[in-house]
Formats: sequence, structure tokens, C-alpha cells
Amino acid sequence: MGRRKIEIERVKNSNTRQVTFSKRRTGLFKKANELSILCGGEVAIVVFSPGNKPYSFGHPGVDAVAAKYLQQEPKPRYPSSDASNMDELNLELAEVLAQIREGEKQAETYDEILKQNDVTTLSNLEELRCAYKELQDWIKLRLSDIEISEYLMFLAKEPVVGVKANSAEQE
Amino acid sequence: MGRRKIEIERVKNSNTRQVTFSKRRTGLFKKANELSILCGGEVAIVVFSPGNKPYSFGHPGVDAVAAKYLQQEPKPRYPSSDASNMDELNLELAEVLAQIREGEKQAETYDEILKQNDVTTLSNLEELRCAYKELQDWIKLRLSDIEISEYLMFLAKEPVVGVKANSAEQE
DNA sequence: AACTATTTATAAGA
DNA sequence: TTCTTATAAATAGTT
Repeated sequence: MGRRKIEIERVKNSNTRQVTFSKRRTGLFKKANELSILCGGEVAIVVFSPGNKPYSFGHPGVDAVAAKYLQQEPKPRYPSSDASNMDELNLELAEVLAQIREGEKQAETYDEILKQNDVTTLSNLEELRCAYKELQDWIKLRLSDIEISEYLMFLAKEPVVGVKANSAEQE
Repeated sequence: MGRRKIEIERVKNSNTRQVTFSKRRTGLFKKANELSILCGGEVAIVVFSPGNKPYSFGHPGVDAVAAKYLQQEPKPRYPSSDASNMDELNLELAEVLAQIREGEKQAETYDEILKQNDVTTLSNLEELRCAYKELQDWIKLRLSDIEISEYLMFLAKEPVVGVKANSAEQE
């Protein structure tokens, strides 16, 4: 998207990396803003620069996004923790862990393939690579769901932490 | 950026809006991914579709970035609950997340090995198998870390973390 | 889900 | 650093 095509890999030169970060962060926030306006969706972004400086963007704000997320959940989840609610949580947690275990079994299957050393052709290797990729994607998906709920829990608990207005983009 | 220039304003047609959302969300996440790789930065995005479905992207993970973001906030941010305890929790959580991050990098390394299709000898295969096994162990470790962090959430007396099953990913 | 005509983002250069 | 511009990439409308 510039004078030359670049590989997506860590930019070696520190200075160039900083410049790239600034440009692309601007672009990312612009895209996020457009998305929220075009589709009426809510968006929150937090990003750290190579120099570890935090930048954030949110429409209409991270806390609002969190509130919406929590609202859409069908089950009441925030009463003073009584027994029945705890049971409910445990059930949900058990569900997820069951899924995780299921995935582990899948992983073991792939491992079995690897243990049979008769994988010699490239086509087999490619097949293997795909299976591996699928596994990774599955894990990411699973983790992503867990992470989002943890993240939003943080935010819900913390009304003070909003997303700063995205002015002063300088670094 | 398409057949015609469009104004940045709410897309009126519901169907078109949904399509636009899907396309642009994909683009946004791709950009975020590129940014994190090119610049080694950390990125987290939470976005809601017009149909109110949540999507998230995080490198190394949404909660990891969020925790880092929250941690460096200097101001007291837990007015009602015990501040020192909450800070302690945050620190513990951050530690776990740091370990997770480390493991993710390791996983990426293994993935790189697999992507290079020039693995042809049996010795290489054996090496590959070991790498894969290590990855599996790492995954198990990581999953137990997640359980720990959820447990920490419990200890924080927080409204319980609801983990949402991620079925029906279609939108 | 694919396909392109265009618009938009941006890498390198000034 | 900020602006410019050639080029790569994203995407709006179409099939």
C-alpha cells in the first residue's frame, strides 16, 4: 500500500518502526471510527506503541460497550453471589472446560498422526499443517471468548476507566 | 475504496449495513494484526455488530492488553472496594498474562516451522513431533492459567465471570 | 461468496 | 517531522 510492497514482519529499524506505528495507528482508528458510524456498531480499541505508550479509541466509550455486552446476556449474573447463581456460573464454566477438553482430544489425534513416522510426502505434511492451523484457530477462538468476558468484567467493574478521546495522536 | 465513494454516515439499508460491517470488521482486524506484527505493539479491539453480536481481537490477548492498560493508570480506580487488594489482584493477573504471552510467542515459532514446507526428512519430522508435543504441554499449562485467573476473579468477589459459549459464529 | 472498478491507505522519498 | 506521490490494499456495488 505504498511505494513498495512490504512483508508483514517486525520492522527492523527502530525509527522506521515508530513511523510505521504512527501512520498505521492513525489509519486503524480512522477505520474504527468509520465502522462505528457506518454500521452503528460500538467499538473499543486499546493499543500500545513500540515505546509502550498507550493509545485508545472508543465509540461511544469502552464502558458503554461493556455495559451493552453485559446487558445482552440472558442470565442475571451480578446479584450478591448466592448459591444458585454460583451453581449457574459453575455450570457455564464447566461447559467451557468441557469444550476445551474436547479440543485437547482433537489435539491428541493430531499428535498420533505425528507419532506414526510414516508421514513422508509433502502432501501429508501440508495436510498436517492444515490440521495444526485448525487447532490453533480453535484455541484462539476459545481463548478469545474467555478473554473478552474477563476484559469486559474488568471494565464493568471500573466505570472510571473510560477510553480517552483520541486527540493528541502525537508520540 | 469501492465502485463508488460513499459518505461516512449510517448505512440505511439493513442488509447492506450488515454486509458492510462484516467486510470492514475483517479489514479492521487484519489491520490490527498487521500493526501488532510490524511494530511489536499490543492491540485489543472489541466491536459489536449491528445485530449486537460481540467480536474481539487481541494481540497477545484482549485481557492482557486491557490489564496492562489499566495497570499503568496512576489514579485510584476502585473507590468502593478495597484498593490494595484489587491492585494485588491486578498484579497477579498481569503475571499470569505475561506467562501466557510468552507461551504464545513460542507457539508462533512452532507454527513457523510447520509453515516452512521443506520438512522432508524423518529426523525433521521427529523434531516437529517434539515441537508439537511441547506446544500441547504449553496449551495445557496455559489453560490452567486461565482457570487460575478466573479463580482470582472469584476471590476478587467480583460478580462472577460469565463465560459465554461461542456457538453461532455466523453473522 | 466472488469479482473489479475505484477509492483509500501508506512506504518511500523530499 | 510533515508533505508528496507512486503503488499496494481495501472495499462498494455488482453478479
